[in-house]
Amino acid sequence: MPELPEVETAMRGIQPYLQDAVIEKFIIRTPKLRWDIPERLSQLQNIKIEKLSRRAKYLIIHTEQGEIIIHLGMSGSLSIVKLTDLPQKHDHVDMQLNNGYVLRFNDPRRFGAYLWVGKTILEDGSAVSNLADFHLFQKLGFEPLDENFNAEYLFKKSRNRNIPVKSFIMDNSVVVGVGNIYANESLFLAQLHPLKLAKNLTRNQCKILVTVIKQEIQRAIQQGGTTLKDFIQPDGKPGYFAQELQVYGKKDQLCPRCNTEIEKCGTKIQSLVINQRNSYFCERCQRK
DNA sequence: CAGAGCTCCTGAATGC
DNA sequence: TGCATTCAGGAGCTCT
Repeated sequence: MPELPEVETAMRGIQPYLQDAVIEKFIIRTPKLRWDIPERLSQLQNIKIEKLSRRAKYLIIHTEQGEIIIHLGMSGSLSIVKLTDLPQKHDHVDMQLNNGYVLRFNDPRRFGAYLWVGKTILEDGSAVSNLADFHLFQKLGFEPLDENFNAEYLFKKSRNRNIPVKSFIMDNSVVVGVGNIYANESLFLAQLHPLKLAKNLTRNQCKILVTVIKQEIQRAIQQGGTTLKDFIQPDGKPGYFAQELQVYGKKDQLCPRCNTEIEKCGTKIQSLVINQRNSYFCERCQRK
C-alpha cells in the first residue's frame, strides 16, 4: 500500500520525464477505478505539462488546460515505460508523452483514482485553475511535514474527540498521509496505546506524537529517494519495505522495547481491529 | 456535528 | 494439488 512517502517518491521519480513534456494522448483500458475515469480525459490531446505536486496521497500533474489527479489507492503504481512496451495485466491508463515515454498506471485492486480538473477559460483566453475548489481537497488537514502540524495544533484538535488516538491520527481532516502502517509505528514510538482516547492526550504526548510522525515520514521519504534511479522499471516500487518496522504485522513477536539485552520480560505484540484496521501494539509499554 | 460502519476490488493466505 | 473461503486495506460516503 503506497503511503505518503511512496507518493512523494513516485512524484520525484516521474518528474524528470514529465516536466515540460507534452501529453499526446491518453489510452484508457479500464474506465472504472474507484471512480469512473472522466470521459474528458480520453479526449485531451497535445497538452503541455507545467509541473507536478502532491497533496496528501494525491499526485497532481498540472497542465496548461487543467490538473490530472492520481491516487494510488492501496495497490496502484506508476512507471515510466517506452512506447513499445506492451501493457501488462492491470495496466489501466497510459499517458503518452511526446518524448517517447509513457506514464503507465497499474492497479490490481482498482482502489485508485485518475481524475481531471479542467481549467476555466476566461473571455480573454486565459485559463484559471479550479483546483482550489476540487471537492476531494476541501476537508484535508495539514501535511505532516508542514510546520502548522505541531503539538499545539494536535492538542487543540484532540479536545473533546472521543475516539481512539489511532483513529484520530488517521483522520485526514486532522493530518493527512498517516496510513495504517505509520499510525501503528508512530504510536509504538510515542509509547501510546492505540485505544487511548484522543481527548485524554496531554500536551506533552501530542508533542511526542507529532515529533515521531514527522520523523517517520521524513525518514521514509529520504529512503525512497535512494531508489529513484531505478524508476524506469515495469514496477519500480520504492518504499516502506526498506524501512524497519517495529510492530506492524508482528503479532505474537516479542516487543522490541520490552525485550532488550538487559530486560527480557517476554511481552508480545498483540493485534486488535480498531475502525476496520488492524492494529499492533505492546500492552506493556504503550500506555492508555 | 461526531462517530461508527459500509463500500469499492483482487491477490495472497488459509482451510478443507 | 485444487478449489472455496477469508482477509487486507485508503478514504469517501452514508447512516445514526
